[in-house]
Amino acid sequence: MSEAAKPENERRKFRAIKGTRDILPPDSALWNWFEKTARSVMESYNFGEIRTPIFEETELFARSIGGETDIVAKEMFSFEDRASGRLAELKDIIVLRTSKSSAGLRAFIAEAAEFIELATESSRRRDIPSVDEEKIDALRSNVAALEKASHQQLVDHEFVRMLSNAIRAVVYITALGTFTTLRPEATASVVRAYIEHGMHTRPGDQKLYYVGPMFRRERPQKGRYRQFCQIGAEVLGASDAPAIDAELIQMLTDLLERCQIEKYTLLINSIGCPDTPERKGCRPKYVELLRAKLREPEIFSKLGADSQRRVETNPLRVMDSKLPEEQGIIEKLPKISEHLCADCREHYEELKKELKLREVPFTESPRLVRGLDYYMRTTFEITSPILGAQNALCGGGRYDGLVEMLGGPKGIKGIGFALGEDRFIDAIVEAKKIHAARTVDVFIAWMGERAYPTAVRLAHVLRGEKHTVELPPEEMKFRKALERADKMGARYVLIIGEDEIASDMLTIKRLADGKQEKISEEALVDFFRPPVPTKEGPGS
RNA sequence: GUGAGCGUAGCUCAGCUGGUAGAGCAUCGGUCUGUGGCACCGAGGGUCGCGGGUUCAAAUCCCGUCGCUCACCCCA
Repeated sequence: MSEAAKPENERRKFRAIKGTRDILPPDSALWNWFEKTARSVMESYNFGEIRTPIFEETELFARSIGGETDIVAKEMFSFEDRASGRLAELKDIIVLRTSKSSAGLRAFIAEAAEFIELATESSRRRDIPSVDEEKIDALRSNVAALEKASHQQLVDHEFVRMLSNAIRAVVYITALGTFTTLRPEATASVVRAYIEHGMHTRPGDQKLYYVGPMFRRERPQKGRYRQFCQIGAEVLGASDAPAIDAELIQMLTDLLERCQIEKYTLLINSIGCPDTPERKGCRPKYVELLRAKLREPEIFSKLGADSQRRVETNPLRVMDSKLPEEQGIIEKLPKISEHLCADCREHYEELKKELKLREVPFTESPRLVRGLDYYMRTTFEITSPILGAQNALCGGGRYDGLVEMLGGPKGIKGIGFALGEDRFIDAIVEAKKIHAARTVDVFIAWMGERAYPTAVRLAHVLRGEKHTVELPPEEMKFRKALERADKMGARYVLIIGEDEIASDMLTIKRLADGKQEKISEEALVDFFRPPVPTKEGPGS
């Protein structure tokens, strides 16, 4: 078959889906270094890793993050995790069937009837989420209309097409399984797992960290992807001591230091508490105060369209508007720090003391509010000036009510942060202090059939010593082998040719300065001990 | 969802007062069958994002569309 005759789909070029990307070597080495470093810092604070699924019931995120937030309302990757079996099979058949013949139409009617019957029954048995009665009734009457249709009507394509489409449409949107979502963040999953496994019965506060991909259907831009990697940590337990908050933040500044990122700002704020039986509810009171202020005509009229909308939907967010012309107005708005209840104010003051005790420099920002519903009291964010518009390296805060809200035990408090790994990597690259790269320790240049078995054997020996060894799969000319070793950035070349086999001595050449020496096979392992210095460490 | 900028080889780009493609780097081979980084020579690699229009003729002009990037929204 000639190239031109190939069907279109065979020549189609696939590419990574919008907002996703491939991390290739050598860049991936920096990611690995960073993850290793983050793990090491968090483990030094006695956090343990938790691994949760990357998809959960949609309801979990809707409840925790807040149904009104953009994340839940329009940015989640959700799908119906449908039941298998006859019902699901029918759904596919009905939705996809194109029936022109009368036999096809009769089959379609029979399938639709069976679908109605099975769906109603399964719904009653609670095998599937309850099916909407109205939908089923609509289906039933449409199917009945088709069944009762006169011969005249059945040859009327328009009539049949309309009814069939109506049936297909209803079947298509009928949920037969659980609505499932690719996680847009991990706190909800961690809290779910904490509750599910009764972790509150474990001794002390649970200090957990996670590393992994998150998914949000946003428009991609610098530092923002649809699949992005977050590293985060949560502390769950009975205590809400400000020292917990401070230590969590200190852990982050430790990590920044290890990554040699010097240009950053730590912003902190308290956003008060919600109105619950145990709490004073200083936030809702403040929100109303703020809203009232923003509604004043002389202020409202100066706000942009987005901020005007926020006055009703989420007045707090007016505070972090980026519009230059609104900055003057925002400066004069009442600050939440001046309207905290006594408990929240004390908690906030203690947090600041604890940070000072740890010598963590911070900036208070009355304008720092959080986007997710579950936050209360402490909020913080670390921004970097080198990242562009998406300048938040990490952010977090306290969420004392979340465990209970998701059905867990009463009185469990929580605080956590998440950092955007993609952005951290950008910041590390920008800071230019750390360069991680993979290197080849030993390149084995073998020449001739007689040398090959020795090369294979020694490659295995050296790999057993944890060295990175490149063994060419095919014989290469000597010059070529050296050139290849050089381009790979190999540190040493182990030369095994006719001369070496004849004399029973190996040749080792150091590429940096070209020095080489003869060595016996027995001495080879010792030559490379202690192990060649770290392959993926910070360089300078 | 909104707006702006940009799509030519694996990468960076030239060619754009219309005449059906070029450079550098990279890759592979050779000069060079036991000594790399250099040099020289050569090769492969592109339906100029895709579709339509104008024209004798379109990478070039016009329209549409898709993609990428950045910003807004929102958020890590």
